[in-house]
Amino acid sequence: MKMSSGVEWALHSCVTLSQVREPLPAARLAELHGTPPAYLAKQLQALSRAGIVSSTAGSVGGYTLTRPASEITALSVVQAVDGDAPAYRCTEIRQRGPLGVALESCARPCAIARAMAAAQEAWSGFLAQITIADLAAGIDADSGGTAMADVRRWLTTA
Amino acid sequence: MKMSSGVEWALHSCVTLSQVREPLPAARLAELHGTPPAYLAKQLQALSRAGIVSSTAGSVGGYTLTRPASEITALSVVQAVDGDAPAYRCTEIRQRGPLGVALESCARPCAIARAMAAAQEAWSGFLAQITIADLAAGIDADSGGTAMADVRRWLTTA
DNA sequence: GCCTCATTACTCGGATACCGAGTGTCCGAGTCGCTCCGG
DNA sequence: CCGGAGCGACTCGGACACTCGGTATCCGAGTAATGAGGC
Repeated sequence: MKMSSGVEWALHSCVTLSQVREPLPAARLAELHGTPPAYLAKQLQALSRAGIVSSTAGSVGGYTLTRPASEITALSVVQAVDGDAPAYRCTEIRQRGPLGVALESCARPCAIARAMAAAQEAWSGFLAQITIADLAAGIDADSGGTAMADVRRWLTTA
Repeated sequence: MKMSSGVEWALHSCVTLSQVREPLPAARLAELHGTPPAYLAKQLQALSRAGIVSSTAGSVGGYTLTRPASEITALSVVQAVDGDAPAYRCTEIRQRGPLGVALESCARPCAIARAMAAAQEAWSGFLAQITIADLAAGIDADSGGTAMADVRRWLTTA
């Protein structure tokens, strides 16, 4: 089970975007995070399609959060980049083989699929309670309260 | 985020193995589940390496559970087949770019990695409380109490 | 002085190569059961 | 009749191709700021 590496960049980018009000170009975000600009842009496009960020074209365009950071959950960002399909996909092997049960007898998912779905629910439920604002606060606290201020300064000056 | 499709076969195979005491060849399990025999064998080898099943060579050989089904968690099966690496891999992008923090300042994982790790913990903790015996009981209950008996009958006669 | 418009530079967005992991398969090494032979 | 050795068939295990999604990149379409020109 492997998550797309773009998820990490998307989360960090959302945290960064939460620190400024003006639009930020993808190239600027890539420079700050030291990531390939073109590929980071791909992730930002996914966030745009999901309605998490809005894009502005033109001279001083870029990406902006559509909502306050406290209203954007980590789950929505992960699902926007990595897809919302569950990790475990039941292929209904209970219907195959010599003892396969008939389709009409499969009113609800089999017990294994139910268990895996419940585990996924525990995972997504946890991420749904974490917001971008929480993550930003956590990063700031780790740095002693200087990280977010440094980011704001760098974004506005450089 | 996508899990290996072999996980489903491995879980079903463990449930099936829990119904008999004698060794079951991979080919028999593949026939019962309608899966490619060679590929299912690959998953069973992974279970063998993890110590979940024991393999017996020779004429009436096959695979057997090493422990009672009630002592085998779904998590261990999933990790045996799919690997125990966490889905989210922090590449420490906080150390990169113009505002990268020094390595010695990174005593503990960054807030984002901590959140993702905690979510994974919720997921694995859930699966750790589910055993193969629970799954077998669930499948049996769905069928009205006939499924496991049918499996035992088919395995011993055919 | 102010409005309008063409220019220009900058942005996003989708379409396009490349690569590694997962998927699927095969054949060889090893082992157990069976049979035959000798005592 | 019993024990042991040889044989055969069956099993697992790792090594070998193939495909698809993820990774990385580029260039074209579109847009907003900007400056010049005219009223």
